Amino acid sequence: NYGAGRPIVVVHIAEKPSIAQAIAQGLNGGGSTKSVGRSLPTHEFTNPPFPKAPKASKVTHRVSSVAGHVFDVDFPKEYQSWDTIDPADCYLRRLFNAPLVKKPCKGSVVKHLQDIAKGSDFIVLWMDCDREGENINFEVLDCISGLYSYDRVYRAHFSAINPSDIIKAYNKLGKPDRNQSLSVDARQELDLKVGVAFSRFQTRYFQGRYGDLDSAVLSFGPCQTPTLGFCVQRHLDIETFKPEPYWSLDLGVMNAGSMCRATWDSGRSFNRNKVEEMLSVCRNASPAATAKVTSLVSKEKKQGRPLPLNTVGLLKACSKALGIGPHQALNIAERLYLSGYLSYPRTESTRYPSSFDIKGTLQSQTSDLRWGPYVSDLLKKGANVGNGGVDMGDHPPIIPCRHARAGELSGDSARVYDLVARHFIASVSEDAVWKSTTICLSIEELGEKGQFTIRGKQMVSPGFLAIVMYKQYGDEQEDGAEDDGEEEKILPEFQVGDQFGLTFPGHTKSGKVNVMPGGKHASLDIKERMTTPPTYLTESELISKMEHHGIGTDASISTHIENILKRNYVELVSGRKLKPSRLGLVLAQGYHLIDDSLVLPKIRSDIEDQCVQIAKGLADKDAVVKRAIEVFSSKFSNFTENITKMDVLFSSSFAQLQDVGKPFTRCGLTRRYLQFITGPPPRLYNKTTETVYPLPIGGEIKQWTGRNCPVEGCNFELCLYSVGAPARTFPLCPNCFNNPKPEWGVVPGESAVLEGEDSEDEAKERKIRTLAGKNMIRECPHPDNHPLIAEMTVSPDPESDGVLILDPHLGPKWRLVSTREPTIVHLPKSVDKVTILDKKDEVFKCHMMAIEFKSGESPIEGKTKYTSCFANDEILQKLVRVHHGDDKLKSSSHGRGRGGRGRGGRGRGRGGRTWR
DNA sequence: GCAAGGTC
Repeated sequence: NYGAGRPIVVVHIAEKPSIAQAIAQGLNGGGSTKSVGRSLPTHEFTNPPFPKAPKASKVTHRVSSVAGHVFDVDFPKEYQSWDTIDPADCYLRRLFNAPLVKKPCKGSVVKHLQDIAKGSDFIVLWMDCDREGENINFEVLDCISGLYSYDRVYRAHFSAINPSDIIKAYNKLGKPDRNQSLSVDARQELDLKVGVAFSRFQTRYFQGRYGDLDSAVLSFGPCQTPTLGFCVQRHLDIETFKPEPYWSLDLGVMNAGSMCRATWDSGRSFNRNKVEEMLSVCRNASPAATAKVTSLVSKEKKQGRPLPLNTVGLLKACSKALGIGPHQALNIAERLYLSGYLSYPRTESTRYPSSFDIKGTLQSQTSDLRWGPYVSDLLKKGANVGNGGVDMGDHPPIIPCRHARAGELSGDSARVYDLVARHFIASVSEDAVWKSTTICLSIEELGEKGQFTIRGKQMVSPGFLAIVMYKQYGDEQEDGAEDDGEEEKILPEFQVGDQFGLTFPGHTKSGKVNVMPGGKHASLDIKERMTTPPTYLTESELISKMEHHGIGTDASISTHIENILKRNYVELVSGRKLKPSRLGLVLAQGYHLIDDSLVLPKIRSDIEDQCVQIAKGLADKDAVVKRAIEVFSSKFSNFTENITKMDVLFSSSFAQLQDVGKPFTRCGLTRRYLQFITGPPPRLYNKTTETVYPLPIGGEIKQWTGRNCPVEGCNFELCLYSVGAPARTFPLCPNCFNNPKPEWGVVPGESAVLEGEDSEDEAKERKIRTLAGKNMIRECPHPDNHPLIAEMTVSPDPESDGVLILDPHLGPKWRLVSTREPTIVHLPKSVDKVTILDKKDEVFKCHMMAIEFKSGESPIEGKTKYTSCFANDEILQKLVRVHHGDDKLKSSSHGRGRGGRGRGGRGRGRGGRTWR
């Protein structure tokens, strides 16, 4: 009865824009919808109410979406340090009991949701029907809580996005499922805590010991590590493989002038004597031995058309048939989807839904020069849908949505489109039909060991094989068995009872050829071969293994493979095979020595099993997480306590830190030279104190002999750091870069209690203690205490009594420098360009600058540009000098030169700056 | 700089 007398407004939120569009069309009966300008596409329309809302005169629908998850989970600030990995310190162990914070993945989505939900009566959530989707439902509700009571929130369950299914789902709304959502929270927490604790520990531990690890981070994760494990296991299978000789009987049958190879039904024997004995039995037989045809079977066999393509199928086919890796393949498919050529590329389904319009989809391909005629012909005969495959209810299989003419797409995009289009056509084509012939021969003298077979096949009707160009069908043959292939093999005429006189090695020369009537004869010989080791895993095999063990999802499998490549754990070798590197081997072997379970796929399936229990409502989330955390936390302790076992492996594969570096710059404490380790990651090492000083990643570090850090009590010799293009150079103190991390006072809400601290007061005290040691504590001068300027690292500026700052990460492009007081402005990473304006701020009477952000990365809603000002012209001077070089100073109309040290316009009499 | 999972 709600809304009687006035239109009611229903807001629909989907998981992604494409679904929102489909929902709008479905609900509006195909009528046009108005797209409203918002950060994510929003469709609006008003139509008569559905039967379930009889008293409302009209219903206005507003359909929009998020783009995947709205929030990311992470540790709070005080748990972000990489500096303390000493197990005795317990810093990393505390991670397991740390609180987690959720922060928006993309800032604008939260506001978008609030905007769109404002003033509406009901909300309907249309996320994908899986656990992640259910979790996103609650993320959306978190954004708009306060606007709705729970009884006005509904969840649509749909298994296809065609209009009829959408109407059906809308007329049968349910409620969001809290348990499924909680199961995702649990997974997120476990993945994060386990991954981060292990990654930080092993990264720091081994980088503090070895100089040539060749990876900036030694990451660990419940998906990537088992993925590496598969590659390493195969390597071990290869290494431990002992080739063995084996023997088999080889029968070559000469019939009607053509030679047919018959395979020995017994396969092979590892006993040479036995096989030789068989041969001599035949050789010495009297009357002479023959091979006799005992049966001849000829029948038509179908080779089934391929199943519709899901993500995993696409990735495997791209790797095998096109030589395009999974990561790139998914990227290309994603782009083709966004430009409308392909349907949604992340799906598990291998069966077209019953509502799927095969004819229409085929129709759109009839004009194609390459396969148009075939498709027209197929339409006349009628398309075929298979009975196989599974409709997982997520998204339909991947199909071409829009025809791309030959030449319309280029490069790998064209090749991927071609593959998908042909595969789709093949999947609704007729099966291929072969006439297969099996001829059994027998050599009586050998009894049951005397059976041989000749196989032939001849194509009767090519069916789908006329349209697929690639040998992409049939799964991997893991034992290296020969592929049956798609080639024809036509046999001469045989009859049951045909006899072939046997000849043996040497017989031909001695004239003892035993030819039967019709010239029928056969040669019997022994073949010696060696067993061959398996090969490295191909991408395609690895994907199959991951899928089989539940490692990753359709959308993430490619990322995990990319991860282990990126970290230099494996390398891609010819044939798209993945070969473990020294680093990958040592890591995986090390896990095996300390705790097998860290590298086995079970680590993932255990987490998964726990989550399923939560999702089904059979287990309490908090209890499950608590228990799992205890398990992993103790595994972590065990790992850190036994790390020397792994270290033994590292020490035989990698060079000790002191052996790789070159003397570079002097330590302020010992006056000895620090060794420069090129890395990655680059760092300095003091052999005497065994201290590692990490350097910024990216850019270039140079010597700057003879200049010491002016910070009191530091005295480290400075280096020069160049970064960016065109390169800008900064002085860098290796010590200050790593030690002081000035902060803008205590950020509100940041007094989380660590393990072992009884109260918030204690936590606050710790915080203050920590801050007191830093050399630059002051409040952020901006009234909003802008959070973007919170984190930075300083280095003294040797040319003034001020400092300059350097981000410990790749670094923001732009940093401002104080000349006198420790006033620092740190611009966010997303800054693209800074322009000094000839305009003064009204309040602070200082120059303003325009800051432009990289597209979509502005922290200010909807803006790419905004201005900031300085209370002190000196700061501006320094900015110009550092970033543009001194020559630019002259062109700066408001420049006062280096000597100008007058106070700026601020009442407080200190340098400062603000955000506008 | 660290996980895995969504996705524009």
